[in-house]
Amino acid sequence: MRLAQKRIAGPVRKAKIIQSAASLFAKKGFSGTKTREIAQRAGVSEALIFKHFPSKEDLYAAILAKESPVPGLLSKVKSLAGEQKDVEVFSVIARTVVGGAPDSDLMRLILFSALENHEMSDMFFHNHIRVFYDFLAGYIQQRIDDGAFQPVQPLIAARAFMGMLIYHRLLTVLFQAQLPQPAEDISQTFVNIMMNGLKIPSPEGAFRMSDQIKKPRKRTARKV
Amino acid sequence: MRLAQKRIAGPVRKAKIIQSAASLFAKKGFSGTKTREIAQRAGVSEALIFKHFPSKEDLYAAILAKESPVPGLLSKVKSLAGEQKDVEVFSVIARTVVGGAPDSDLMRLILFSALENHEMSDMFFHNHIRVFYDFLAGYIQQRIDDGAFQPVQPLIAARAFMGMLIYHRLLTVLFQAQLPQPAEDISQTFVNIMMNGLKIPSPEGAFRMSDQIKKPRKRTARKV
DNA sequence: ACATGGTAAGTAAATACTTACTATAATGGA
DNA sequence: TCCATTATAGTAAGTATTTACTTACCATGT
Repeated sequence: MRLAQKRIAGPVRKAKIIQSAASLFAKKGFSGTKTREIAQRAGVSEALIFKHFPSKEDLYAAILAKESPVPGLLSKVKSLAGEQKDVEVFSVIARTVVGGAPDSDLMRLILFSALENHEMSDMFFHNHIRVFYDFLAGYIQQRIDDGAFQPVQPLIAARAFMGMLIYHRLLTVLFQAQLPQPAEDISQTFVNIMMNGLKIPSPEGAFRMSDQIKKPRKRTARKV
Repeated sequence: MRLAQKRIAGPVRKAKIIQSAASLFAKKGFSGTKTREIAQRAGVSEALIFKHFPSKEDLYAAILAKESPVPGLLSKVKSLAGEQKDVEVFSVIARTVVGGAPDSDLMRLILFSALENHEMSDMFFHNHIRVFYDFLAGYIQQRIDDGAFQPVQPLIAARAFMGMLIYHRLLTVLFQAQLPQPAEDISQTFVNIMMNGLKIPSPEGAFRMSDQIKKPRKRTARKV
């Protein structure tokens, strides 16, 4: 029974196979995806897959190796960073992630490749997520030096912020745990907490919990 | 060649099979784990697995169904919550997660089961992580009502905090991305940021970014 | 003697990949 | 312009191995 509707140029067909395979690898992982399924999804015979790729493993590697450029976003964030617009810097990153980038399939591929211990998973993760992470740590360090941020470890702070965003995406992608609020409200709440924290400052103004946390000795009751 | 060294009581052998299977399912996922490997890890024949479990799928379900009680931790947190010790409430949760609970295998099982779309993955996730999440949201709401916390959406704030912690664990479990600081410092930095934010407050004291974020209209330069 | 724990050997189906062939489009000479 | 040849796209049928699971029997404890 005829599978491919019409003969297509080799590179076009290869791209279609890659697209079909990526979708299935994202959904089921490497081990859970069968080459018969990839062929069916691509609308070709199984044998044709092996005309284009030496093995299933090579097809998978080709997918992870694909560049997925940050679409001009890092340069925009860097521009805002140059102007020290703290809220905007964090907001642009928050809107991007909470708004759905990387997309669901890419999120799932990153996770599956890491869990399945694929040798390229570190590189894959770096290309898509850690690029913001590293930039943020540098920016936070600069703002601490400027006296605008309290003196925390920049890498920990960057991880805290990316953690809010990525965890939110994980809950929606893996557990369909959407929140009823619009994405804009959610991202702004994350930025607000990151900038200001939950606590309403006491009238002493600049009193900071970091001093209290660092010195866990007993304190006498304080009169206010 | 003899596999089992000695005949063992059925329930003990069953527990050994479960333990071996859990370890492999955490490492390789359901599809990536073969029943021959489980048998080898457990030191028995493949046939014996099917004396205890009707199918591989049933063995997997038995693993996900296992209760893993939060070891008295939630009650401790609730006690602190009763005394409105904000920093301690968040700190105990932070130390627990940053310090390594749930453990690596459990983290990986939660993720694999979600990615592989197992029907019990929601329940599994709830038993191990969402229990703190729901409690936190309630506590944050209460503290907002008390006037101690700024008025944010409690579920978003709870997700923000759990996100810091869980993301940190993900990076260490999946990418071996340990930070050089001790776990105690890391968890305290997370709590500090959650309570106080990054920004050093301006001299106006109670001026809050949440007002600024909500109204993104242009502002004239302000003299200070 | 019986109950229970355990396995070697096997089955049927699934799986990644190969082979030998067919179908179709492009090319170049007449 | 036509047609034979060549290049390339594509598949049916197959192979060797893997996989989850079964069967018929053996070994051991009560």
